[in-house]
Amino acid sequence: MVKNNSIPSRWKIEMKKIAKKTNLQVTFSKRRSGLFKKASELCTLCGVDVAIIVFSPAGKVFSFGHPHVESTIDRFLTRNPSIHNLNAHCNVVEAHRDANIRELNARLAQLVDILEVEKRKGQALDEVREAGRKQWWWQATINELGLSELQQLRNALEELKINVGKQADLLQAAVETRNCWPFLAPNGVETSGLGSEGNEVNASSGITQMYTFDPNLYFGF
Amino acid sequence: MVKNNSIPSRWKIEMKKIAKKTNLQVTFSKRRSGLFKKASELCTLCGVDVAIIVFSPAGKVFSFGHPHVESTIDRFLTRNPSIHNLNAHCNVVEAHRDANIRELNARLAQLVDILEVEKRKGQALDEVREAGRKQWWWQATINELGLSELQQLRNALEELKINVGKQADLLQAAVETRNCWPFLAPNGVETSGLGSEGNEVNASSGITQMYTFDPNLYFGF
DNA sequence: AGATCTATAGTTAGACT
DNA sequence: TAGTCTAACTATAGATC
Repeated sequence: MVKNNSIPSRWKIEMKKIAKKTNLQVTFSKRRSGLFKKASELCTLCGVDVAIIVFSPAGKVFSFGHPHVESTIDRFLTRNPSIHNLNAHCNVVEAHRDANIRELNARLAQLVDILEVEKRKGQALDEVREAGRKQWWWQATINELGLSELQQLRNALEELKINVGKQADLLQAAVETRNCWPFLAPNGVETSGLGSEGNEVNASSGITQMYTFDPNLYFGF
Repeated sequence: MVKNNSIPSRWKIEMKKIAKKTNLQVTFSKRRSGLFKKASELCTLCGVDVAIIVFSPAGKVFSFGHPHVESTIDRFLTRNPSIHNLNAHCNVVEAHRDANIRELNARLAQLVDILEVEKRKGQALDEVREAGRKQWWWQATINELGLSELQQLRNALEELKINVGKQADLLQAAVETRNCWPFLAPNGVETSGLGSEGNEVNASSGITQMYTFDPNLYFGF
């Protein structure tokens, strides 16, 4: 891909008030959320109380607080960390609620993190599924592969063929052994078919899914 | 340069409270100044008013404000006039807190929903990956399979063996064709190696991942 | 108005000083 | 306690949809 080298610092912006209204609005929104995220991380990592108040260019107020904005401001204004009047007036119930908020905030942060991981997994899986759906899609990509990649792919499939043969033989042996005592598990406990007969399985389609893999996933192309 | 791959993310830290006191103190100090810097940039770029209050782990207070902490807090409190009245104070705080809780709960519910979907995708992928990691795990499960399942598995693998052989032959043909014009793609455009030489690929391990699949995924056991 | 993408700029954990 | 360094991670401007 060719970059426009005539503009070396396209992404660097001057540290002065943004002139263009729309850009300012977008930047404000992005940076405000970035600021709140940083604050939330500071709370989580260091277990401290934080309050942030931001007025938008339009005068709208945004705030962030842990455990909440008011109590932190109050603590700041009274300069009395240990006895702040909030707890003096509102008692056990309030404490419970504070705990709830802390818990919710923590859970939320945790969830966001997990979600990120899961989403990445999900994307990869989507690729696998896509590969399975378009059965022969990857075949079409062969023409786009370089020689060395093709050779690697061929070698890999050859090896797969051999190994799969071994596995099939092993299974053959297992099946034959089992044939003598069809309903007796190795541990000697009698077992039934467990309703597996009703479970229709199309083996071919299952297998098809297996080898119509996406080369990108398995060969790092 | 050789990196220590056994520690893939030396610089990544878990998003939870830092256990080691000294590390926590250093991180708090660094991140606090980072937070204030971000806030100052937001003020400069967008010309907005901001106030930040942070209590250190030791209870010491740090603050940032533009134009001043007090004035911004005052502007915030003025929007909630009754906050200076102690009796009303709790009500306002409670109202805010209730709103916060509602918002958090809503966000949480939403996240849980999304997470469920993503997790389902992720789990399936995990199983595939797990199957790849524990190379022969599924072999151990053979002993626990019923006769009919074993037969289905055997048939499936036999079919796979045949089909893979066909694929390998197809690839052989493709490679041979390419051998005549190693650097000429079918569309007639000349192509280079595109740096694929530097891309070390262990084909066997990739393939191993393919056929050490989890029977549960492909045969519905 | 908001989401996504890409490439660059900026932040930071841990090791040292 | 605070500054420096480096490699890695994160934020984000601008474009696009």
